[in-house]
Amino acid sequence: MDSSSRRRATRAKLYEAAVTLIAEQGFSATTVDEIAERAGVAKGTVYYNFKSKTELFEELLRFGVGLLTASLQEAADRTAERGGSKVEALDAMIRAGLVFIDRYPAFTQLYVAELWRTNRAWQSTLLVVRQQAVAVVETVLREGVEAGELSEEVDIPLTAAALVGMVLVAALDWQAFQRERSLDDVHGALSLLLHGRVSGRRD
Amino acid sequence: MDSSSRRRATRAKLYEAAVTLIAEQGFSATTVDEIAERAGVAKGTVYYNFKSKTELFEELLRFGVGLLTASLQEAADRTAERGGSKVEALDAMIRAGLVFIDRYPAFTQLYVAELWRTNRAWQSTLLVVRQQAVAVVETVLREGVEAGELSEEVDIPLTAAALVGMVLVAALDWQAFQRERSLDDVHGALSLLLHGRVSGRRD
DNA sequence: GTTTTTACACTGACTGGTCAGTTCAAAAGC
DNA sequence: GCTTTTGAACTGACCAGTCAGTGTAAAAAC
Repeated sequence: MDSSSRRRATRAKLYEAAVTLIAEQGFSATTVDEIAERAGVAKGTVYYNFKSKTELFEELLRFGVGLLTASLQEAADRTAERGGSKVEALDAMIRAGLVFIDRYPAFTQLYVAELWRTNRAWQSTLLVVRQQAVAVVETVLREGVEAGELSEEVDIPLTAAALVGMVLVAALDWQAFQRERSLDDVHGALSLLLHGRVSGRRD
Repeated sequence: MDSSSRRRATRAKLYEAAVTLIAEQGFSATTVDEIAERAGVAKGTVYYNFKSKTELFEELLRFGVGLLTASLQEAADRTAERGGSKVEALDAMIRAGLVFIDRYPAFTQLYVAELWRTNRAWQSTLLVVRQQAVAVVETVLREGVEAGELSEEVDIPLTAAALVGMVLVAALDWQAFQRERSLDDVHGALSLLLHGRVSGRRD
């Protein structure tokens, strides 16, 4: 019990150190010595806890996307419980995405930087992990179409990808180049797009 | 005359080789030997033509974003000439973006992977280059709002970022995970979002 | 019109440094 | 007393950048 929680704490410190460094510099440019130093542990400890640098990274990916998926799912569920519409659920998920990125910007950076690479060791891990996240959005879209709340023209897989991308990129851009804006500003801009109130003059 | 065109050809071969390899593996994981080998030149030639690996990469970035910006601008201009609306111009730019990504998927991968990193040598190059591309979109949005064609609620910098992100991510996702779809499918899905015909039931 | 020079593009073996991963005896934690 | 961590030394592969030298085409010299 106790020794395992000690391990968990060490691993958490290593995740924390690795995520920041890899987000800034990329996987290959980040050395194991750096990770160990920032985590405040000995290099040997890294290899006692993980088979390799690559394995550490893969587990970090799984860990992070787990958090994101849970947070998106929770936003959707809370909306459903309240009896909210599917568009409201999507809106709530956009906000949950923004909150996540605001809290873990480094993880998001790293995820985006690696996702579309081909021929890398952790490619298959990423595929699984991406599918998990996108599936949550696709489900809500599908329910919306079935309920007649969304247009039947909606192409579910492509729209899900576009929505996720919109949030990801808008949020990263906000963090990197438009720091002065508030989360509400960003949410507002995305909400307007989602509700189709950018073009035309209605309501 | 002759020798300078020889140089240009060599540099083009190096860009071509570098863009693919760096898109697949990332900057640090790609070796200069690999780039030289794939370009079919000796390693020394790389250093004859570029000061360093980093400089080769920065010039590649400038070169690629130049192409993209020109292509977006041209789409906007052609729509204006035809007397099309600003929303039509945005739609045409979405398509131009998709065509670009379809033709140069590796460049897009690499751009997205590097854009939001901090503390890298080419950070300032990226900033300039990003600003060029986003500015084209912002201009059209601004004109649309001024013409009363777009809602005044539209937050121009954030919406521009969101639109660019939407196209970038949807296109990369298409290339990486939904290869069977056509460019028209992707354009259709994004167009629906732009025109706000996802939610609600109108026209 | 043949030889020599010049300028430029390119070559590839080599160097000096870096880094993932190993090893292990000793200490710390529980 | 078992598990976990430490720390420092070590290995061997790998890699950015260098440099003395080669190829060549066109200009200069004769």
